[in-house]
Amino acid sequence: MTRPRWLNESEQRAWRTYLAMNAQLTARLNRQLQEESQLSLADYDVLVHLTDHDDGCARVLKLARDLQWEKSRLSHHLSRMERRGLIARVGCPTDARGAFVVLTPAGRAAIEDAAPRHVDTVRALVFDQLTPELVDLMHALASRVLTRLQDTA
Amino acid sequence: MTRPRWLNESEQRAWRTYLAMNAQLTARLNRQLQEESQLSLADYDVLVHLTDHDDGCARVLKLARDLQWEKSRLSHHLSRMERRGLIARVGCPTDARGAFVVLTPAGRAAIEDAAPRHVDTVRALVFDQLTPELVDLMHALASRVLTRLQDTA
DNA sequence: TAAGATTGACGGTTCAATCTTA
DNA sequence: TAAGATTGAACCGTCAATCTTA
Repeated sequence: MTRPRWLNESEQRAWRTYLAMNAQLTARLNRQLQEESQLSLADYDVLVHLTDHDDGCARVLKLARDLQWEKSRLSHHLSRMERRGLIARVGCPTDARGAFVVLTPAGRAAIEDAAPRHVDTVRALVFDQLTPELVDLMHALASRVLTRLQDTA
Repeated sequence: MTRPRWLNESEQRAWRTYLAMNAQLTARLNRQLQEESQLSLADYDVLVHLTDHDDGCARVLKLARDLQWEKSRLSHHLSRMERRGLIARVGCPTDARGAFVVLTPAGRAAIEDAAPRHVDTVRALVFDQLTPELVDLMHALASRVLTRLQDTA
């Protein structure tokens, strides 16, 4: 057998800290959004992607690709958001198999209310702690790993 | 109303890249563990924490604190792992309210098989992409955010 | 009454199967 | 047959309620 190549001390330290930070940050952002705006991070992402299309309207499959979500996950999620009045589904006129997702007025109001609060939280927890140099390094780091993930997909 | 302070361009770039990297990395690590070792990341974490106690035995509440998990999450998860034969629960002799969680031989075998493969994947996806300087910066970054999270808990 | 732990209900996520139209 | 999308079953995570013993 080949001996596993374990992480060295710096690597272990970095990895453990990253995992802890990540778990806590995600939990906190979720909690804040839920309490202040009654949205989950998933809801938030869907709404943001819909406002990117300035008619607030997108094909389900395109939305799934943009979000990098499985289409069934998106479909289930849209059903719940539809039930809550945040989005609506309308048939596609040119291709009867397809469906459009549209932001409702309530959905638009929800994201417009939530976004500034959410940004404030991200700033307070993350960017206020970092120098401009560290911000660029954060990008460089994430970028390298992301490239590797995509190259080995 | 006060105008929201949006993120500047570098910050947005860093944040979006981090979010994408995080989502894809987590998904990939989960998939790899599941395929190669039939374990989820959550299973893996529980098993690792149990092997830390060298008798492979821990109180449920202590385990929950170490993992930073809600106790009900852990309880549910332990039930599922018990059903699969990875752990067992035994009563605590000195405090009849408490329960110990013990690693079964199968659980020990599972983590010993999974760990080297998992480390290899982490190394290939993350640390092989980073210089020693970037590894230290990763720690510094995560550390600052983590401190902030804990200070504002 | 509080501590240690489990339970049940409910929303979230994945996988495979399905339905409809191209 | 394949593309666009939904569905149902099974597992995961959270919250509030519960059970048992200290």
